[in-house]
Amino acid sequence: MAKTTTVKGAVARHPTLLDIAKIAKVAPMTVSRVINDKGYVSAEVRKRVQRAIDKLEYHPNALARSLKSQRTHVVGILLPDIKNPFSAELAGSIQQVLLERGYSAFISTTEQSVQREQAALSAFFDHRVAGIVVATLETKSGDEALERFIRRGMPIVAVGREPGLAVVDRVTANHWRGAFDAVEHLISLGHQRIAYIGASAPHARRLRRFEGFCDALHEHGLAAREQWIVGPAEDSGPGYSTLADGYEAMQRLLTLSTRPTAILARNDFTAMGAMSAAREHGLAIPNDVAIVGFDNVPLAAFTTPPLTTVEQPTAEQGRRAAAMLLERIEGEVEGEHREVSFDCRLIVRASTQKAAECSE
Amino acid sequence: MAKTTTVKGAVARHPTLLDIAKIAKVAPMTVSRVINDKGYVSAEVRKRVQRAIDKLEYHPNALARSLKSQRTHVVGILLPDIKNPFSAELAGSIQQVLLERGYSAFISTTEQSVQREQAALSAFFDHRVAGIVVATLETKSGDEALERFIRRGMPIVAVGREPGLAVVDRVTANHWRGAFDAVEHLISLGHQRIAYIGASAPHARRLRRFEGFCDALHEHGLAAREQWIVGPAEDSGPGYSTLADGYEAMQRLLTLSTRPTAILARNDFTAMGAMSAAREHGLAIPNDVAIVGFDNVPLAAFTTPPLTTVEQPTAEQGRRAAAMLLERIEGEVEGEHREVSFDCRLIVRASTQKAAECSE
DNA sequence: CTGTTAGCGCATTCAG
DNA sequence: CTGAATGCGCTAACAG
Repeated sequence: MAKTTTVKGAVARHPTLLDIAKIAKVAPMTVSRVINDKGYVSAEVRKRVQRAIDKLEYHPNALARSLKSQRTHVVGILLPDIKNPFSAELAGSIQQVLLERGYSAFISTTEQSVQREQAALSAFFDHRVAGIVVATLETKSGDEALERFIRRGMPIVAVGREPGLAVVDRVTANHWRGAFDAVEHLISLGHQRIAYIGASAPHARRLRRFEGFCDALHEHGLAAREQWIVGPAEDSGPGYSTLADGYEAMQRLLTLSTRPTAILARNDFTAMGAMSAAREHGLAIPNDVAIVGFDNVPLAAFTTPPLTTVEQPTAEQGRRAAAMLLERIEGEVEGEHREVSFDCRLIVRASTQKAAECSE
Repeated sequence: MAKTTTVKGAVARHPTLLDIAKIAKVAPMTVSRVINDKGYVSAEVRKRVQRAIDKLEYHPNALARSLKSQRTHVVGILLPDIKNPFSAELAGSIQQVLLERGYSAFISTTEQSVQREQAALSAFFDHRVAGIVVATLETKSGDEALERFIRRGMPIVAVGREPGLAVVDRVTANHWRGAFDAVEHLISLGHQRIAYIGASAPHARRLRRFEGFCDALHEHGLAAREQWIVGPAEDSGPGYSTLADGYEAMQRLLTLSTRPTAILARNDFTAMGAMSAAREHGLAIPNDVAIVGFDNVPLAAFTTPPLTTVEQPTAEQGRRAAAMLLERIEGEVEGEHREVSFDCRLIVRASTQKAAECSE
């Protein structure tokens, strides 16, 4: 058990700069110069070093590098739920930009658990990520943690968040307007009894799209009946709403004596769940009940009938967020924190248009 | 610009063990003991140290720790495409297990690009991840990179991969059997002309589920017509097949003089795309054409008609893979590499059963 | 053009 | 029970 570094022959762990230096018979510093292509190194020596690097399949240790340089090339991405296709697309687009710029991503999801949120942020912190993209809903403890980061000067970009406490760059889409337009669309089709599904009132109030729903109704002299705002059970937390949630919500609506004639769903999956429930009850879409989704997931164009929905530019938000974060990290931008808001767009499909022929 | 560490008052960067030690008037080592709860520290001193830690919001630097200990608590996850719901669920389930055991995840996707694959694996390597879960399809360069890792003793678990070169633990589901059962189901319903959509022949051959399809046909004396195996354009790489792919594939099938009466789709999304195309052409499902998907994504139960599909236990595969990886990492298991195969299960829904009433 | 020195933040020796 | 020394792998700042 010699204490010396492994001699050739042994199945060494990771070779280090020093190993290379020895083989190439140069100083470690010179190897470093070759690797980083910094400073002058004679072609001769460079070649020798390169050969040693190739031979040992040497990869510089990013940990040591970061420890020395006091900066990492790792960005933390905090998402509510990776199974949510919105999150997935966001993550994908963020990563794409990061990768192009030589960064890697630490991805964590909170799954609606405060513990997980804390654990994730802690891990980001411990690993000294260069910056963070947060796309989760605000929570008290989460905001506190983020503020600690901010105090340490860590760049943060929030996606789809309210302008809360944290003084950070923000990227959003105008969900309020999107929902507003969707409701006006329904009203213009003659609907008066419009429901919102996907979030029960307490949680819904935190969603801009829900506000847009309420405001549009109000503007047209309609009321948002408590009965017609239905979401998952109160205690299930502020999660992404799913197919099953939409299905159940619709079922509940169908038991009411006064049923709504149109539905704005929190997202496309909720909408699809609702469509499924409606159909089971023998209702025709859009003739008996019109349904509007939110997000325009790829699938929305392929449902039966195709789903009217509010499109938000997900990938664009991700790309923009990543770009803004990198600007901060690399010090290209300083000072006042910026806000970027993208427009949503109503995409009208057959789930709301009263078709000429009696479909379904 | 004093060279000394920042005095109190300044908005310091990250405090270190030494900062804590100074404030608590102890040696750095003692602080380390408190943090790791290792060795004896008097309650008195412990309290003093803890106060300093809280005051400075000290978080140990994971980089320095790893450099010293020569091990990280980070696992690399390599996925084909995060937008693919199978990948997303896999990632989610893997992360869940990792988190419970105090590990974090470096997630990267290859997006069918060899460059991205290399970059991702390189990043894993550079950051000295403790282990890797790979769920991508085999590629030459990818396998080479993985072999380098293996030579360095890095634990790797492959999910859904062929028993290729790499000597690693493997977790799979029996796609062959799943597809086989699906085809037999169709045959038992009287179908003779069965198509496969979602991968063109060259790529399809790498998919076990495609083999199951062929073998089942063969076993029943049916032929796999070249015309009836249709996927995205040849040059689009071995990607996850999408809604649009399924839609186009179905359209192509519908132009044939002899149309298939049943379809096995590569996955549920391909199947949904196909359903959409069939419906546009005025075909009824399942009466004019029966469709079977693969994966049993949540949505499959909510399509019109609900989709018959082959379920694979995605989350279980992820959890198992994570558990196996951690066993290797923590040295609980050594030696021979293991294989775990989960069963797939055919879930029969209305997209194949000839319904009694004339639905649609 | 190349080598030497020193230290990033932490934890494993080994002494008190 | 606590402290001092040492080095993980790398690179900035200086020599030569």
